[in-house]
This record gives sequence, C-alpha cells and structure tokens, in this order.
Amino acid sequence: METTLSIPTPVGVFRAAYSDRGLARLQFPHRDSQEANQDSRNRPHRVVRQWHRLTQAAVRRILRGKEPGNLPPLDLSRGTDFQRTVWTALARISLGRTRSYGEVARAIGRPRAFRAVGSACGANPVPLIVPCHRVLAAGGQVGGFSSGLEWKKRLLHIEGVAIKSC
DNA sequence: CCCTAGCGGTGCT
DNA sequence: AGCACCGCTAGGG
Repeated sequence: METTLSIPTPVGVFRAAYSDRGLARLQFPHRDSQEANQDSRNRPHRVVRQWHRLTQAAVRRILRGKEPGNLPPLDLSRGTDFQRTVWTALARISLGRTRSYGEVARAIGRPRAFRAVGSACGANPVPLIVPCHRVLAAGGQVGGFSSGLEWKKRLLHIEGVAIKSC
C-alpha cells in the first residue's frame, strides 16, 4: 500500500510514492501534467506527511542547485543487491561532481560491470535524491537518462557541470 | 569519425 | 537454461 503525493515546482509537478518504510519512488513531471491532483485520497499518516515535507524541500532545493538537506528514509528494498550497491555509491557523488559509469563500477569493486552500472542507474527509483544524473559516459559524453535526457542536462547545468559536445 | 566485440545484471520465456 | 535487452567501453579502421 503506497501513498502518492505531488510536489509542485516551477518546472512541473513531481510525484513521490511512499511505502511504510519511506520514500520508494520519485517521478519527474509528466509531459501532460493535466492529471491535476491524483494524490491518494485519504489523508496520509503523520509520518508520511513528515517524510513528504522533507522530500518536497529536498527536491526544491536541488532544483535550485542547493544541497538537499535532511532526507526522508529511502525504501530501496525493491532493488537487487547489485542495484543497491550501485545506488549507495551514487549517493556519495557530491553536488557538482561527476563520475563515469566505469568509475562507479571500479568504485564498487566490479570494474567490468560498467554496463550493468548503467542499467542499475536506469533502475534508480529515486532519481534526483539518488543523483544518477551525475554519472556520465567515459570521456565526458552525457550518457543516457531514463526520465529524459533533457532533464539530465538541465540538472547538470543547474549544478554547474559542463557537458561535452553540445 | 564510425564500427565492433566483449562485457555483467536483469527480466522474460 | 536460454536469450535479448541495456543510461557502456576500449580498441581498431
């Protein structure tokens, strides 16, 4: 049973889904954000509202190029061991810095798994919060982004990272 | 520049 | 078990 709540921002409405363990998913604004308030109908529990306040603040701060501040607990239980290992590594890339997929692979002790690292990034349930946008292809190419390359570029720009070949 | 082989994890049959 | 995907990379034309 998940609770879904929206996060209005100047660049669109993000949606956050909470399990009983914490923030389980974060979605970028949909193209047609006409689906106004599709929030869960019942009033969320106190703890979820508390988490949501933190998520909301974190998202807005990140969009302004600031540190996220306090985060709600993250529920990453749906990932495999490998994926969680990757996501944990991503969480350590600080604002304004980037790593290549290969560097992340080496950092987790699986130097040949760079391709799988890419897949794990794509499976990241909480983009922005777990900053998969800071992982670029080797040589400074942008690489991919499941939620849309434009978002990745925008986030990198916000964080002052220069992109190659553009 | 483009092309290719090789790579590891995951999800489907 | 097999297979087809992939947010990749390094090496060779």
